[in-house]
Amino acid sequence: MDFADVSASERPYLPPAVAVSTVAFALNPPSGALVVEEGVRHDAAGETSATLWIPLVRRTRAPYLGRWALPGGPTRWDETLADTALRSIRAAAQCTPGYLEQLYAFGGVERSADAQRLVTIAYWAMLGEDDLSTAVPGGAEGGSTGASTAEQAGGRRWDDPRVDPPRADPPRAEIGAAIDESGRADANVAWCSADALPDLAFDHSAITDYALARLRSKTEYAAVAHRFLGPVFTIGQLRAVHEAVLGYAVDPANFRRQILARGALIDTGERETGSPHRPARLYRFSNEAAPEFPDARPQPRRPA
Amino acid sequence: MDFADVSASERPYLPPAVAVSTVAFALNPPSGALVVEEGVRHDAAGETSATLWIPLVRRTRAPYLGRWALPGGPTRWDETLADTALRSIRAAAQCTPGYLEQLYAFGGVERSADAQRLVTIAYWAMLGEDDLSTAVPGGAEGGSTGASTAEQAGGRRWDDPRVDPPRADPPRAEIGAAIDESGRADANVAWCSADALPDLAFDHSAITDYALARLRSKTEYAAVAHRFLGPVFTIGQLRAVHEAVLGYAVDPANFRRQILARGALIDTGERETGSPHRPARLYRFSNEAAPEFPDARPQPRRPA
DNA sequence: ACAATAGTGTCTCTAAGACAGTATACT
DNA sequence: AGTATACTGTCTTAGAGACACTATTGT
Repeated sequence: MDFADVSASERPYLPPAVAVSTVAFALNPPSGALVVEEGVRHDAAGETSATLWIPLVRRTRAPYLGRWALPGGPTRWDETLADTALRSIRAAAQCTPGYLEQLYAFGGVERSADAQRLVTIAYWAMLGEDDLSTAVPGGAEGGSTGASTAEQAGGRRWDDPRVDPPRADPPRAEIGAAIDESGRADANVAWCSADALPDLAFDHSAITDYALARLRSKTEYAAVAHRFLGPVFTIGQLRAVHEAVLGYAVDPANFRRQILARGALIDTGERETGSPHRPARLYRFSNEAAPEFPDARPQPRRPA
Repeated sequence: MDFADVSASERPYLPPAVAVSTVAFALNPPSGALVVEEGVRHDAAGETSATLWIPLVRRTRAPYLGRWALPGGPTRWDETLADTALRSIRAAAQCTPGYLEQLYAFGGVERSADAQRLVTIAYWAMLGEDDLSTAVPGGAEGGSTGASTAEQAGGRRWDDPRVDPPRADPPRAEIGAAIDESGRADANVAWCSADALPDLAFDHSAITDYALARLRSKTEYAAVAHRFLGPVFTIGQLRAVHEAVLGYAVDPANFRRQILARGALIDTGERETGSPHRPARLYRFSNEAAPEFPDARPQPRRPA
């Protein structure tokens, strides 16, 4: 079932195609990755500035040929929407995100100009430092470009209400942004600071803005920031993540109290070592009581 | 382009179809409407209990033949997703909602069993008392079943980032829940209390739960409740809406202060008349400063 | 007069923010 | 000793909730 032989003038009358686009956030680009900043391209060096990074994919066909776009592509017949999002992230960033959430469905009739009507379901994701191969958090060492698409989705829960195991071999569709599955550091994949994105293809700039707003919003009222970190972390590290995401300084004392008052952090009893100051307690995150729906908000105080 | 002649065994391999389902909330069912409560069916009478009501459509084909389902159906080639939601609401409730917002995209692979893969974008909507024909707010008068699909979408903004004017006559697709466009009180349309819904077709019960959670959530942190009312209302009426939606009593004094502190209510200078007590001020709602994205939340106080 | 709701005043309590002060590691 | 961060204490302030009290209509 391929629409390639349908004449261009009939394409707008076809049933809409379904594609997924993903905004994947990381605290740092993986070491050795191609970095693009507002059109100027250079290799990753220095710059441990506290911004967020997003992997982009270069368009290899019209429309928007050569422009940067969000990773994504059409859903396969045997994939959930979340699975498609995961696959596109793995293809672009060579890792599996620690968090994935649906963002919005874009279905305007004019989104892809003359091409077939396209409905895009946007997702956003968080890539932990652990997930990104073996990147050194603060450094610029041109390390190994993490091999073997690590299948590390152990026991994680995606937001899609029902998730099915994949079935047999599917046929490939040909619509929308292509997903590169070759692995390996790809010249068509670049990492870009969320603060200085170039103009993206389609409406992907708007999607990215929306995703950034959602990430900031959830960082303020929900407990998601820890997913940028490993399984064990200090409150200071967590605070640094909040500051990077929110873009402003947070009082250490008040942050500590508020984050502990939520009751989601579990003291491991161990301490950080090797720091040039008083060692901090190490905490784990308690995954109990996940919200029923991905964008549910905490219950406000309600009068009796 | 019709998939009807594709054999059933090939259907799961087709590209997914795109449909829309809508959860439309109203404070009261329209007078004269068919009311269904947990399978027991009877005409609307008395019962001005403070619950929310939702229009449902009976399935007229397999799967789930005969079960109640959310209004909806496939998107036409020339419609935005929001337009499809509007059309399905107009067909089921014979009115245009005062608010419409995208809820979630459901795309699990097994949602429609053996049928073609179906991606459903769910919307939720608020139907104002004004919108529902000429229903009497508190009463059970079997009044006129409001005629003529009133086109009253004057100057309202929908959430879809880009909205286009519809084009020419589209062909009809044949997948998913049928939309009845005959108008008139339909035996296949029933109103049901959100508290006592029967088991719905597909995953529509879960969608409804999600929509209800979102409505309650937005009622608490955003200013949406006024859309259940007319253009002018008293704070007491607005409080009654909050109580109906949230399901618990709200202190009148504190509610007044909080709602006024938001700065979105404009005193018209006029007063309510005919009430057996001190007349209340009448307010309008200020539509300025609509959020950039439909589910944006108010900015919390941020330290300098 | 009475009932009923509109609207105001004010007390309490919680939580956020600001910031001073103490604790404990490494150099 | 000096520095840097961890952690604790506490003052101030804003806002939520509870609730008493006054205002103004119709019956």
